[in-house]
Amino acid sequence: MPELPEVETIRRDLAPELEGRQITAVRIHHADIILDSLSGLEFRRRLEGRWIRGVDRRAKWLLLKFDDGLLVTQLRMTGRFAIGRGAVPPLAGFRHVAAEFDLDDGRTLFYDDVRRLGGFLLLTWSEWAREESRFGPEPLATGFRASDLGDALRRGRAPVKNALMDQSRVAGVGNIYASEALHRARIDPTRPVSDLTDDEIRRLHRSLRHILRSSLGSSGTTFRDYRAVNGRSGSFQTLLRAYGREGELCTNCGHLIHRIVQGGRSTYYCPGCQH
DNA sequence: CTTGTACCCTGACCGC
DNA sequence: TGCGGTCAGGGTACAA
Repeated sequence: MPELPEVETIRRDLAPELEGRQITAVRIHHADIILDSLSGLEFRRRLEGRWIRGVDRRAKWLLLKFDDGLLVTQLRMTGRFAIGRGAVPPLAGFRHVAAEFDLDDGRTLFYDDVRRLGGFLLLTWSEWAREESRFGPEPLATGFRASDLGDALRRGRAPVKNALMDQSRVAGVGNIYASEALHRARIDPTRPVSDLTDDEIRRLHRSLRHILRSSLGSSGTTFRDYRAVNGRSGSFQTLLRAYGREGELCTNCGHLIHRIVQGGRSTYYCPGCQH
C-alpha cells in the first residue's frame, strides 16, 4: 500500500517507540507473512531477545536494525502497525493481526495485514547487502541530482510511468506518486524513457522531489487503506491533482483527466497538458 | 539484458 | 439479497 512518504511517516512514528527496546516474545498468526524460507519457529527463535538499535527505511521497506542483522518489513498493499499494551490491539480496525511482537517495556507491536501480501524478512547484514543492492538511489537524498535521475531512467524504451515505478531505477516511487510527478512535470506517462529530453528530466526531477516532500509533510496519502501508526491518517489525498481524478478537470489546463492502464496498474493523466 | 504478464490474497463496490 | 466482475499506495517469478 504505502510508497516512500507513507513508509517514512510510519518509520518516524515507530522510531521513538522502538529504539532501545528488546523484543521479548513473538507470536505469528499467519505463517505466510514470513517472506523468507524460515519456519515460524526458527523466525521466532532468531528474533526473541534481539535489541532494536534503530528503525530505518530503504525504498518502501522498513528496517528494524539489531546488532547482528535486521528485520525487513514489506507492507505491500495493506500492512499496518499499532503499538498497545495488553493482548488486544489498540484499534478496532485491526481485524487481521498476522504477527505480534512483545517489547521489554510491557507493550506489544501489532502487525495487521488483510491481504497478507506483505510480511517480514529476517536477514544477516550480508544477506541485506545483497537485497539492498537491487535498489536504485533514494530520490529525496541530498545528493540526488537531475543527472542521476536521467542515468537511472534513460535505459531501454519502457514507458516513463513504468520506469519510475521500477525500484531498481529509483527507489520508493509507486503508483500514486508516479502519476502525480508526471502530471506536475507535464510529461505524457506513455513516453519511452529514451525519448525524454534533458529539460524534461530536469522537470521530472524537480516535480518528483516536490511531490514526495509535500506528501511527507502531510504524513502521506490516505486514499483507502493506508494508516500511519495507531490509525493516524495522512492528508495528501486532498492535494492530489491527477491520481483518482478521472473525469475531473485538470488544474493545469482544464482538460479532463483520463485513466489508462499501464503494466496492469491505473495511470491518471491529462492529455491536454502532458506531452 | 529488458519488458510484459500472471499471481499472491481479501474486501469493497457496482451493475444486474 | 445474491452473484459476478473489477479494482486496490506492491513485488516476484517466469516467459518472450
